[in-house]
This record gives sequence, C-alpha cells and structure tokens, in this order.
Amino acid sequence: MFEQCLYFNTTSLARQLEREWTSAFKPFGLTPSQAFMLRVVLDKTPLLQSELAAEMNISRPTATRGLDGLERLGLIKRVTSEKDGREQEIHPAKKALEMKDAINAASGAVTKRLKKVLGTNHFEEVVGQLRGISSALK
Amino acid sequence: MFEQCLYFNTTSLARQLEREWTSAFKPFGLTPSQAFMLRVVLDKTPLLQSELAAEMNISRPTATRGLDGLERLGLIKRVTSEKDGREQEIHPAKKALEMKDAINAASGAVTKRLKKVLGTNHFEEVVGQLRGISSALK
DNA sequence: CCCTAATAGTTGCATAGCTAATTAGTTTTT
DNA sequence: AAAAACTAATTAGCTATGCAACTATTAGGG
Repeated sequence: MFEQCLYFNTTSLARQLEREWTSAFKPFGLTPSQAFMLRVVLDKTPLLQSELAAEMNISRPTATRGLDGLERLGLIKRVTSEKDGREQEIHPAKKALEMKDAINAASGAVTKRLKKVLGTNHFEEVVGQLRGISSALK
Repeated sequence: MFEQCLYFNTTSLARQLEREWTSAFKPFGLTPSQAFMLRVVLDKTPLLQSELAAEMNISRPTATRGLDGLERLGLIKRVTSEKDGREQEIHPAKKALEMKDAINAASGAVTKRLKKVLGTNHFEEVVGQLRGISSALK
C-alpha cells in the first residue's frame, strides 16, 4: 500500500541492497558498513574522524563506533593529532593495506553484476537521481 | 568517493528521509517505522503478522518487535486465530482508530512537500525506478 | 492414530544508526 | 592569564533490523 511512497521504497531497497553487500564482504569478515568505512580510511589516509563522518554521511557517534569495531579487528589505528589534541588521526594497519585490492575488487564485482542486471544506463541514471534528491533536501 | 555506488547513495538517502519522517510523526509519539506499521494495520485490519511482514518487506522477527511496541503503546491487540492456533490476528485498538485520519494526513503532507521540492514528475519517476530495482533483484 | 514435516511466531544475539549529554582540549575574550 | 565559548570525540540510551535457533501448533503419511 506504499507503492508511491519515497520513504518506504527507499528504505526497503536499502535493506535489500544491504543483503547483497553483506554476502560480498562476508569473505573478509566485514559487514558492509565496516567495509565501506575501511575503504574510506584506505583511500584518504590519514584522515580525521570528523572527515570520515562527513565523507560517509553519518553522525560522529556512528563513526566512533564503527572505528571501534575496525580497531578491535586490528585494521586501523587511532593516533592523537600533534597539532590539535582533540583530533584523532585514523591510519590503516598493515593487515588492512594488504586487503585493499581484494576489497575494492569485491566491491567492483557487485557493482558490475548490478549494472548487468539493471542495465548500465539505468543504474547510473538512478544513482544520479538519488544524489539529486539527497542534495535537494539538504 | 562513493558517488557512483547504488548501495551507498540508497542507504544515505534512506537516513536522510528517516529524519524527515521522524519529525512528521513525532507529534503522534511514533517513529516512522511504528507509524507505517500502524497504517498497515489500520488499512488491512484484521491481518496476520506474516501478512504484515510481507506487506512491509521486513522479516518476521522485526514485525514481532514492532508490534510489541505498538501493543505497549495500547495501539493494537493480538488475538490468536480460531482457525489456526499458530496465527495471531492483529487488530487496531480504539485509540489507533481515532488517530487514523490524522496520521494519514500527516503522511500526505510530507509527501506533498517532497513532491513540491523535487517536482511531482521527478518524484514519481524515481519512486517507480526504486521499485523496478527492487523487483529486478528479487 | 502416532510420528514426522512444515509453519507462525518468538527469543537470543548482534550490528548500525540516531540524539543528547559528557569529557577533554583549544581559542577567544576580557 | 583566567573565564567563557567552542570543538572533537566519546559515552549513554534508544530504535530498527537481521539471522539463527527455539516453541507451539497444525498437517500428512505410514
């Protein structure tokens, strides 16, 4: 009965995609959130937690907890910034650097598969529209 | 860095929309999940939990817990089916029936506002596409 | 009729997300 | 240079979600 509802269809699709990505990252022992967070850390190292939160569009507490998890897994290290003692620099651990290519490849594979199922043009169009809505609402 | 990622953009937009709907339903003391669940109960009464889960695209445990919450608020009642003792029929309580029109009106108002911001055509197109992706992945 | 299958719902355990409040460090003001 | 204001991160407490395992009930096959 919510066929026409943006909220309903967006959250519903989000849950469905969550499942796809969960299986993609399972071989690494990572959840989708953890894997995406690690990808940011690997790509932008070193970065501050506030930058991570902004990049991922999550609140700072969520970033704190996500990083707690990655730290427990031995994938990142937090270093108090020398410039400003309030800030924490995030660095990937060696273990994470070794996983980088494989994680990115696994991500690429999922995207490739989805593009095949949905058609590349359609896929890209929808992604663009989602971003458009997101920024229109800011 | 995930501008082109369907998963990232979908989950990100979902969180943003969650905020919009949270404020819309706050006057009723309901979260978006609760409000949508109640709307289904009000519209399809009486229905079984399995039907509710299917209608909302959520797992049965999530339905159980959501209904636990609505029951605690005195908004629904569970009645064991006479046909089949495993089944629970969900009925709205009087309190919920009295809220029905106002909740639906509040929902309509949000949708109307979003359509205005995004343009009705664009809005409907995107919703259609989300549904298309969802069913293509099933 | 009983024993096995299947089914509806629940419970246990875990993750991800949020807001509000707290802590600790830095800047600004006076 | 002490007090006030601000800022980065954390903690507390909550909801929503899922999978896996369990309970209770019904349905089916010897």
